[in-house]
Amino acid sequence: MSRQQTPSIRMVAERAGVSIATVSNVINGKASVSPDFALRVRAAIQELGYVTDIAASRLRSGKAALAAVVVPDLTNPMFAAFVSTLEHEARVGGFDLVVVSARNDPDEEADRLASIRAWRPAGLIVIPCDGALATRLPAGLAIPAVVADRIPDHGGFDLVAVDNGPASGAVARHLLEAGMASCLVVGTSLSISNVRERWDGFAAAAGAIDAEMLDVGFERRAAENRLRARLERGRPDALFALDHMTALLAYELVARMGLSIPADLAFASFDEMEWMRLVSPGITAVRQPVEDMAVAAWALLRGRMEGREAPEETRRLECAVSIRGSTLRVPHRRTVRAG
Amino acid sequence: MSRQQTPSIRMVAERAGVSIATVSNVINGKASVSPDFALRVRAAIQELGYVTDIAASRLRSGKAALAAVVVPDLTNPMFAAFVSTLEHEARVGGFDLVVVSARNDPDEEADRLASIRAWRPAGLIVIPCDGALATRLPAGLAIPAVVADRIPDHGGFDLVAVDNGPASGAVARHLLEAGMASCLVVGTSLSISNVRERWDGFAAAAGAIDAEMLDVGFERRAAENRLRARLERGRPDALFALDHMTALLAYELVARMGLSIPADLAFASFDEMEWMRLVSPGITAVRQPVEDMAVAAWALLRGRMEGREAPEETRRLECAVSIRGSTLRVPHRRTVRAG
DNA sequence: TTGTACGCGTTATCAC
DNA sequence: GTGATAACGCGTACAA
Repeated sequence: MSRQQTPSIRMVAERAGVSIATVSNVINGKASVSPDFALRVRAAIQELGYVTDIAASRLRSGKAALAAVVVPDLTNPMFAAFVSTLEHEARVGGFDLVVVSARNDPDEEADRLASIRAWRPAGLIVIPCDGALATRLPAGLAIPAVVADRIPDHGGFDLVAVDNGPASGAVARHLLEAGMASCLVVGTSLSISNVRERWDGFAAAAGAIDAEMLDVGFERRAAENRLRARLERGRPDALFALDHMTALLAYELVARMGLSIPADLAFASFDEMEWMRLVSPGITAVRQPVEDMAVAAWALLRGRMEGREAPEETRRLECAVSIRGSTLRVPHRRTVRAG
Repeated sequence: MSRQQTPSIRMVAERAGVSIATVSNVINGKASVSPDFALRVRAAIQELGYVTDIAASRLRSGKAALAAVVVPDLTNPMFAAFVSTLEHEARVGGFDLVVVSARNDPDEEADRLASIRAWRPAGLIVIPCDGALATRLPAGLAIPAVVADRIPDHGGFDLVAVDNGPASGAVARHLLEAGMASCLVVGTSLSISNVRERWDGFAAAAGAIDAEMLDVGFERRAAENRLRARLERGRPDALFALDHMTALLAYELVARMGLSIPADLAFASFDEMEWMRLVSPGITAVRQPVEDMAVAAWALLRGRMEGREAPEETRRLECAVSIRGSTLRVPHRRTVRAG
């Protein structure tokens, strides 16, 4: 194990027998360099395995080619997909991406947002933990920021989110068609913009359905108790879970209570997960265009980083509803567009 | 939106009426600074929202509180959990973590490994795409590296992985006890160390079970066709999927072929996913200690970064098998330790 | 094509 | 003991 140090531009210059300025020119294709010199420089770079130090480069040039993304939780498949796509988009555009997870903790989010600034990224994409993002964003943030998925209480950002209301409305109409007379809608908290929009959209389209909202909070055990108590008090025709946690929780609880889907209770979820097409019957769920959301977020950020000065923009992406056996009396499959 | 620039240490110094050296000393707690000056500096930092530029800091001090992690695919829940834990460990230790996904593409992995060097991290943690990692690692990598989960063909790294063989053996013994006479073992490719070890461990403990290995490759459609062809040729008592992709694939295929679990075919998976306890019957699966793996990987890397010179170390973590209805004639639950 | 000042923060050296 | 001055790490950019 040779304890060699990482090569610097000086070592490359020395080895190629040229000045460091020439090496820099070859790397960045700036000034015209004679083919002979260019070849020698490239050879030296190869032999030494030289890679430009991004930090030093940025320090002098002032240009960053770096963006950062903060998500509430990397272990949530939706956010993971978001980050994965975003990373790809960024790299295609020649950018590096710093990925950070807040682990569902607003305090940790605040900490991360602060420490990210130490990297001097050129732009920032955030999926906030909750609506109070503005409280946690460093005061005089001098870089462009795009907020995705969840709408913060206070504006001033470009936004990308899915079309929560109409998608929820489509679910309501489907349940209506399927002959459901009552539906219990379950979400963690109406303080989350997504949950609020989804409930509003559902209620607006519910028509003859007797719709009831139950927010169970973020603490798993308490949430389960609340939901169980509600279901023991009287069973609705259908249950509609508005987010990741409540969907998992409700599905498990329903099974443990010995209720059969859809015979005893129809079941739908806003957050579509992989297993929902694997279980039997499959679970009706809203399919969110996560990849599109990442692409749109990157496009918006990129525009800002290139100096676009237009007023803040909000982009809403259309969802589709995957209808499966969990909400059908006679099991069969089809798909409808939302909105 | 004021287009203010990010504050530098100079602005802080000016505002506090001291030299930049004093500001630096206050921040890093180096030389003794009078309480009065320290207070003024801290106030200025607050007011300006100053955050030290990590890059510039590292450039001068030569010390980088930065590590990087490369995983094959962030959308795989196991890798996402690995990264999430790792990030937490790193931050607790005062380190930043650069997270990078290779999106299951060895070329992309090579690209990422190269570009990561531009950040001059102090350490590297890799879950490689395949065994040929060494081919893709920059030649004279001057920083400590830890490889996790998958064992590369060529050594020279600290390693952390789960105890694949014994865990697979435990599954074999369980199937034996459950009265299975034959088992089809399905994996993507024996070129992956995990798959190899798991198959070997299974075969070694299979005893009276007629065990057969089928590697179906990484291309989804072709894999499905191969597995279907094999199952149509004759049905084993049990099917054991050795990795994430084949578990999903096999479970779906079995359902589409109209086979019922466990009546027609018992089903087990090495990769335990969330939905495996949600479906009915639950799926018997090996539970891998992902979080422990991340913690161990960080501990090893940290040691190296602090200068530990001991020979390369391999750490194997014990798994547990969650036994569920998918492998039982009479459904009931229990858990056994592997190894 | 090259010399060199420069960007930022650290640290060794120096003055009070 | 306290604080300032200035050299320095790396790569870039402009003048020479």
